[in-house]
Amino acid sequence: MSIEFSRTSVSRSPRKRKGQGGERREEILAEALRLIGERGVQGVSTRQIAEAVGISQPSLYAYFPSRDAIVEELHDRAFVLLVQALDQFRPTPGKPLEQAVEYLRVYVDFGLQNPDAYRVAFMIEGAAKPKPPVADPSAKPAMQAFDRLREAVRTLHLNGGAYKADPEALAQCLWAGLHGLVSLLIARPNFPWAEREALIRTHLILLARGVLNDDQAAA
Amino acid sequence: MSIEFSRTSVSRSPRKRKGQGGERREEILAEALRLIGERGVQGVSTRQIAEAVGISQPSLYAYFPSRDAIVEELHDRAFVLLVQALDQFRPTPGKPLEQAVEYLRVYVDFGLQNPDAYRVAFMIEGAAKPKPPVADPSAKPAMQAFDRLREAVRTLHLNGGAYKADPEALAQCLWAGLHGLVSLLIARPNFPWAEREALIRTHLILLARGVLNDDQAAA
Amino acid sequence: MSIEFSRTSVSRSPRKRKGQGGERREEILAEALRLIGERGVQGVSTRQIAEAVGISQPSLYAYFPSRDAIVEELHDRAFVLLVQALDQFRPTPGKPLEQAVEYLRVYVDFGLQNPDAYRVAFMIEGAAKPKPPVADPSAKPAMQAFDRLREAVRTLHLNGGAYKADPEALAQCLWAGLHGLVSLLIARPNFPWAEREALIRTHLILLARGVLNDDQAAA
Amino acid sequence: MSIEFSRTSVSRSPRKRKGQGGERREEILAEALRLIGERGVQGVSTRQIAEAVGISQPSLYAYFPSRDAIVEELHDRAFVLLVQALDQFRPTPGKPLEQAVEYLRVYVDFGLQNPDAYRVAFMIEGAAKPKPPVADPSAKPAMQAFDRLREAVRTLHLNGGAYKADPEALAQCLWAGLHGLVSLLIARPNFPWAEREALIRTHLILLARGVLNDDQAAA
DNA sequence: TATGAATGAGTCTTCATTCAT
DNA sequence: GATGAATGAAGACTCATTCAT
Repeated sequence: MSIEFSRTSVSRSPRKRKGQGGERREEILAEALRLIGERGVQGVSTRQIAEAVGISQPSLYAYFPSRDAIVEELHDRAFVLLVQALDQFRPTPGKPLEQAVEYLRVYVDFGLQNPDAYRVAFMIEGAAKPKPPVADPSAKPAMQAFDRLREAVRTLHLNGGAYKADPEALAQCLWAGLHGLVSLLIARPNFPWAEREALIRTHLILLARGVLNDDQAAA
Repeated sequence: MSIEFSRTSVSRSPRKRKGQGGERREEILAEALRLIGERGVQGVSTRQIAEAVGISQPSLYAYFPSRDAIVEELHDRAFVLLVQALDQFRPTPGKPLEQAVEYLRVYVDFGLQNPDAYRVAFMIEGAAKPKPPVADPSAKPAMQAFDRLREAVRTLHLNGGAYKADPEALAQCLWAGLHGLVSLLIARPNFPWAEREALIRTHLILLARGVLNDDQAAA
Repeated sequence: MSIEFSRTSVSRSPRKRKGQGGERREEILAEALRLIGERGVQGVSTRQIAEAVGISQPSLYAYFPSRDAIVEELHDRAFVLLVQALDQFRPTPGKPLEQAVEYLRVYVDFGLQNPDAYRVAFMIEGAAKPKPPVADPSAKPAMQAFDRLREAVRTLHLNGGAYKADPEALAQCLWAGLHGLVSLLIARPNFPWAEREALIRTHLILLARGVLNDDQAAA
Repeated sequence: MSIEFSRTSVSRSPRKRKGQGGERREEILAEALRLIGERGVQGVSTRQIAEAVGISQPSLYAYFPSRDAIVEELHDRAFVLLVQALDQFRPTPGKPLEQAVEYLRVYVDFGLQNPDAYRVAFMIEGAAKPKPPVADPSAKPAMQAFDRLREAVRTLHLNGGAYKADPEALAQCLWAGLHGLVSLLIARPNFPWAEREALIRTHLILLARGVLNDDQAAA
C-alpha cells in the first residue's frame, strides 16, 4: 500500500504525455514523500524534489505556493489515507476483544507499511507553529482519524460493558499507545526489538484489554 | 529541572568573569537545548546558538568540534538525566500496581518537565544515520534507560505473578506506551486533550495492569 | 591571445542581455583565470570571482558544481590552448636546428603571452592530490601537450642524425628546459634577467643543440 | 640531508627541557616545513603548525610576528642550505665537463633530497608580492645561490674556451634548465618519467655541453 | 614564556524563492 | 505551464590574529 492518491479522479484524456495538470502534482507529492522518508522532512529541499520529478526548481511553484505547502498536503493526505484504511476495516466475527485488536492492527499496519506517510503525519518535529487553531477542528483530517479511535472505544464498551473512565481519555490512551509503538518501530529500526509479530500482538492485546476492562483500572 | 550537570558545581576558581572553562560550555548546551525545544533539532543553527549565548559563532568551536557534537551531547545527557530520575525513585509502600504506576509516572513526568531533553532524546527525526552500531550498546545511556523498564517489568511480576508473554516484549510495550503519551503531549500541545492528570493516570494504570496481568492477555 | 574558446562564437540568439548561456560561463572562467594570475590558485575565492564577474556568489554554482571545477576547467583548457598553439606551427624553411628553435619558441611564447594559463597548467602547487591515475592518460590534454615535444625530438633526429640517448628522456629534458625558463620568467619578474630576447634565444639554441647532438653527449 | 639548521650556534646550556628559546623556534620551522611539503604553502595553517609542535596557536607569535614570517624564514634558509651544499662541492679530478656535471648534480640532488625546502625556495606561487626590491640584492641568499651558478659558467669557460654568449645569460639558462627538471620531478611525481638516473645525467650533460660550447651555439 | 578565550573576516556551499521570458 | 537566470540569506566551519592573564 503506497501513498498514491486518487489520480484517477482528476482527468483521463491522455493528451499530453507529461504534465497534464494533476499528474505532475501527484508526481511531486510522491517524490517529496519518498525523499522525506529517506532524509527526513527538514532534509529535503525543493531542488531535490524538482530534480527527482524531472522538472525545474521554479516549476514547483506552479503547483504549490511554497515548500511548506507540499509538506502540509502530504500531512493532510496521510491522515486521509489512515482514515480510509481504518474505514475499510470489516471485522471478522468473534470476540469483541479480538475484533478490537484486529481494528487497532489496521492502525499499526498502516504506519508500518507507510512509514513515510506516518512520519509526515505524526512525527515531524515541526516548528511547532502556533498555527491559529482551525475553526472547525473536526474538519481537519487529523481529527477525523482520531474520531475513529473514539468510536472504537465506544464500540468496545457497547459490546463489552460499562466503563468508568472518561471515554475520551481512553481513546487518547489508545492513540498514545498505538502511536508509541508505531513511531518507535519506525524511528528506531536498529533497536533490538522483540520478534515483531509477537511484539505487536502483545501490545495490542494489552491496549485493548486495558480499554475493555477500564472499570477495574479505575477501581 | 534543567539539564545542567554536577560538573558545573565543581569549578571553583572565579578567575574569569566570563567563560570560566566549563561554564561557557554548559551555557552553550543549555541555550542549544532551549532552541531545539523551540525550533526542532534541524531548525537550530550554530549562529543562533552563538547569538543566544552571547558569543561569536566561531567560539562555539572552542568547546565543541561540530554542531552535531552539541546535539549528541544533549542527547546523551538527556538519557543520563532520565536514568537518574528513574533511579531516584523510592516507592511508597502499597500495592505493586500502585508502585508500578508511580514508577512509570517518573518517566512521564520527566518527559513533561523536560520536554526539550525528551525531544532530543527520543523525538529527533535524524537522518536515521546508519551509524555503525556501537560495540557495547548497553554502555550507551539510551540502553541504560531501557534497562530500567525491563527491570520494572521483572519487579512487577516478581511481586505479582508469573507471566506468559516475553518479558522483553512486555518491557518494550511499556516503553512504547509511555513514549506515545509523552511524545504526543509534547508535540501536540494544541490537541484537545482530556484533563491531563486523569489522562496520565488512566494511561499508566492501563499499561501497568496490562503488564501485570499479561497472563490473561495471552490467554 | 586570451583563453576563450570557440564555443562562445556559436551562441547566436541575443535573447537575454545578460548571461546568454555560455557567455556568463566564459566570463567566469576569464575572471577566474585573471585572478589566479594575480593571487595564485589558492588565493582566489568564489567570492572574488563572483564579484569580478558582477554576479552573486551562489550564481557561480549555476555554471560550475564547485570551485575546483572552475580551476580544473581552466587547467584543461590551458593544455588545449598550448597544444593548439604548437600544432599551428608551420616551420619556415631552413636548417633543422633553426626549425627546432622556432618550434620550441612557440612553447615559450605561449607561456609568456598566457602567463595565467601557463600558471594554471603547470605551476599550481596543488595538494598533490593522489588523484586516481586516469585510465587513459594520453587522453588528458596534459599528455597531448607532451606528445608534441616527443615528436619534436623525433623530428630533430630524423633530419639530423641518430641519437644514443633515450628519446623519451630527451623529450623530458626538453620539456624541463623549456618549463624552467618559462616558469622562472613568470614567477620571478623582478629577477635581474638578461635581455629577454637574447636569453630566450640562447636557451632554446642550447636545448635544441643538446637534443640534436646528444650522440656526443653520451660519448 | 634534512633541513635542520645551526641550532648549535644558539645556546648550549640545557637548562630547560623544552623551549629554550631557539629550540622551539627551530621546531616550529621544522614542522612548518614538513607540513608545507605535505599540503602546500597555502594549505598549512598556524593551527596545524602549533598542533604539530605541541604548543598553542598564539605561542607561535612569540617566535614569529606572523605566519608569513615563518614562510619567509624557511624561504631564506632554503637558499642558505642550497649555497652550503654547492660550496661543499669538491670536484674530483677529470674533464671540465664532467666536473661541471658533478657540480650541477649537487643542485639537482639538493632539490630532490630536500623537496620541501626547494618548494619553499623556488616553487611557491606567492601573491607575487611586489616586494620593494632589496637594497643590496646580492645580500639576499637567493642571489648568493645564483652567484654560484654564475661562477660555474665562468669556471667552465676558463677551463674550456672563450664564449660568445653573454655569460650572465648563460648562467640564467643553466639555472632555468636545472630548475625545470627539479621542479617538475618534485611537482609531478606521477608523470611517467624516464629512469631517473639516466634522465638526470642526460639533462645535466645537455646543459653543461650547451654552456661549454656556446660558441657554436651562437654561430 | 605561554595560553585560554575570543573574534571578525572569510571559506565553500545550499537554501527557498522571484522574475522575465 | 514551464524555465533559465539570478539572488539574499543562511548553512557549517576555518582562518590568522589579539589580548588579558
